Amino acid sequence: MLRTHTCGALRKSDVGSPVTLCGWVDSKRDHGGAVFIDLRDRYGLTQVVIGPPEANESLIKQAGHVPNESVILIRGVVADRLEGKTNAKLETGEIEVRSEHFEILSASETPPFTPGQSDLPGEDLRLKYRFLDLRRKEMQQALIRRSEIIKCMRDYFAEHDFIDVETPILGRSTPEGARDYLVPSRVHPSNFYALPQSPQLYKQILMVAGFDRYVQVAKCFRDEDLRADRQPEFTQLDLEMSFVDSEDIIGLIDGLVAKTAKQVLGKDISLPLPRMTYEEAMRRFGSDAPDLRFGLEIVDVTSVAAKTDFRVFRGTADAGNFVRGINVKDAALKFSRRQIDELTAFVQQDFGAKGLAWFRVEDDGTLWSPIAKNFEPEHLAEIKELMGGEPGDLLMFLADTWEVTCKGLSGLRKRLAVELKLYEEGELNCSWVTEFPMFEKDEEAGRYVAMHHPFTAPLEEDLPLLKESPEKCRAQAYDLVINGSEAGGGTIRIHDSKVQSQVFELLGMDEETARDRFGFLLDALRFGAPPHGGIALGVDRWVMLFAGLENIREVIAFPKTQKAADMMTGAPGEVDADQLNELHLRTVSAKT
RNA sequence: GGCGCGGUAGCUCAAUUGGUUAGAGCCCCGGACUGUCGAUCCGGAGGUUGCGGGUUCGAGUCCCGUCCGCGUCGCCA
Repeated sequence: MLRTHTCGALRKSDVGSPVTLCGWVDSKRDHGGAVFIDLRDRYGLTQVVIGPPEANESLIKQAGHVPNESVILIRGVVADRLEGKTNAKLETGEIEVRSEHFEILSASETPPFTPGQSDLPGEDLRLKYRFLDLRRKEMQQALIRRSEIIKCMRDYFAEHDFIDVETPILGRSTPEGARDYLVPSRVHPSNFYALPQSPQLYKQILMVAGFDRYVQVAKCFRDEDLRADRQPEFTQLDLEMSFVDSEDIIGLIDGLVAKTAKQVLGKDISLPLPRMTYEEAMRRFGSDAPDLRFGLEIVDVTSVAAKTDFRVFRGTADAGNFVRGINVKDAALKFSRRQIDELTAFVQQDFGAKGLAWFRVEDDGTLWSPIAKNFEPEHLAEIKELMGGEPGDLLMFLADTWEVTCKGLSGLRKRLAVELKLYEEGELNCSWVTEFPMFEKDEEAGRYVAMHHPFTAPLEEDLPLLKESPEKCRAQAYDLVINGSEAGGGTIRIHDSKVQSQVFELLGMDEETARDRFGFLLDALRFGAPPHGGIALGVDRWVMLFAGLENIREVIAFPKTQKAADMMTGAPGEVDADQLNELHLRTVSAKT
């Protein structure tokens, strides 16, 4: 090693020791007669003094001109800082290194930004110069935490007898689910591999093969539009077990959540984690990944709405739709008409709601609203009663289809919780949502599509519903939810080829198509398939949530932009005509 | 694809109703200074206001188009 210590290592007990340090020039303070350099590496910051008597004049002069972010090596002796000159902000703040030798290992040009600067540069710049951005303490901490979390997961599953098996990246496209990233084949003209959306089919095959407990940290790819918590290329902690039911998987992951929270954050989480069904989640929170850090529960007032003379409410109820609302406690005076108009526009534009009805609970307990005159006093009283309204509360309602009230009110909950700071920073609320429907209607295609994936087993008791009314059939599926974010999801799989064929049929896939696409799985299921199931955890999201961050890019070393581009490398980029020819591809003009 | 926010010096931002030569802090360059740790002081350099068009006597500011970044809806088995 060129160095004897890191920049975070030296303490008062080292005073007098000769040391050699390497690192980046974080900042320097040039006093002419002496120069102070803060030397940085990932372990910390150490103050180096280049001055007399150890250093001669030319060395001091040279030190004064070292550009920031240069990599330097210094040799010197650890010295106690003079009284009153210590720096409490630094771990190494009680000492400094008096340098007698100093050399520039690699000078830096003036960087577009420095890791220590207080104003964070724009994200495009951070992504373009990611190597500079990754020098920032926050980024280093996030990636270190990521490493810790993954290690924690690997240890946990190793302790539980899981076997790590790698599955292919070049696979076969399956039309279900997200859009695939495709890779053209050179040796098979007009044929394409697809990058895996998840190792789903392979891990099921591994169960049939008898591996019993499989785990993998798997890269997954989905070519869909991005969000703050979504990247086109992401990491799953993927696992599968044989001879298990939902309880086994949920219990296993409960243990992992508690262990990770303890090990990484020092937090105790009491087990078992709370659970609710999908039906309950939609009814009370309008979301299949409800944020349970705060209240704002949804209340259904359709029964009262049906009795009122207010046309919007009555008409909605008469049409078989719903009037549901939330009680924003103590918020009547916090929102101006203008702000409520803003919220109205929000639910209209983002969720297709027709409007937002609202009432203030007055000091005398009556409800006030521009629309209040359309209601009989006793109906207002009933609404207040149902909503648990107290003076000072603000009641907000959507009158619409079940779906729109769910989405709109869920959106309102999240937004209001942020604006009103309804939860503690650093809180980690983990829970399960279970009993998802097997299918949902695809309005465009006019058919059923699998809510999770087509290999999900129905609840035992719902098996008969598969024929009678598939939309009511519930699945043996479970999602792990952390702070309103889907942190993982899994299912018990179908291990009976007859049931599997039945599901394919329901999904509108004829036998031939099913054979063509999933023949290997159907075959496998006919040659002794153990009952099995598993789960995949979103590693990037875990890290983001455990680190209290709000953007997935902050926990990925080299993330992509919203348009799925890499600003540092320039990917995706054009390729040579030769390459295209070899792949039997021809590009079509981008603009039509 | 829709909606919204943003793009001005290397960086972070400012610039009144459209009005003179587009400013500040940091960074950078030169100089002074041995105790700083956001060093200080003096001096200096630095701009196609993302790009293209239009309106106007005059555009950073208004209009149209376009590119890029971010958020969000659709989408994400």
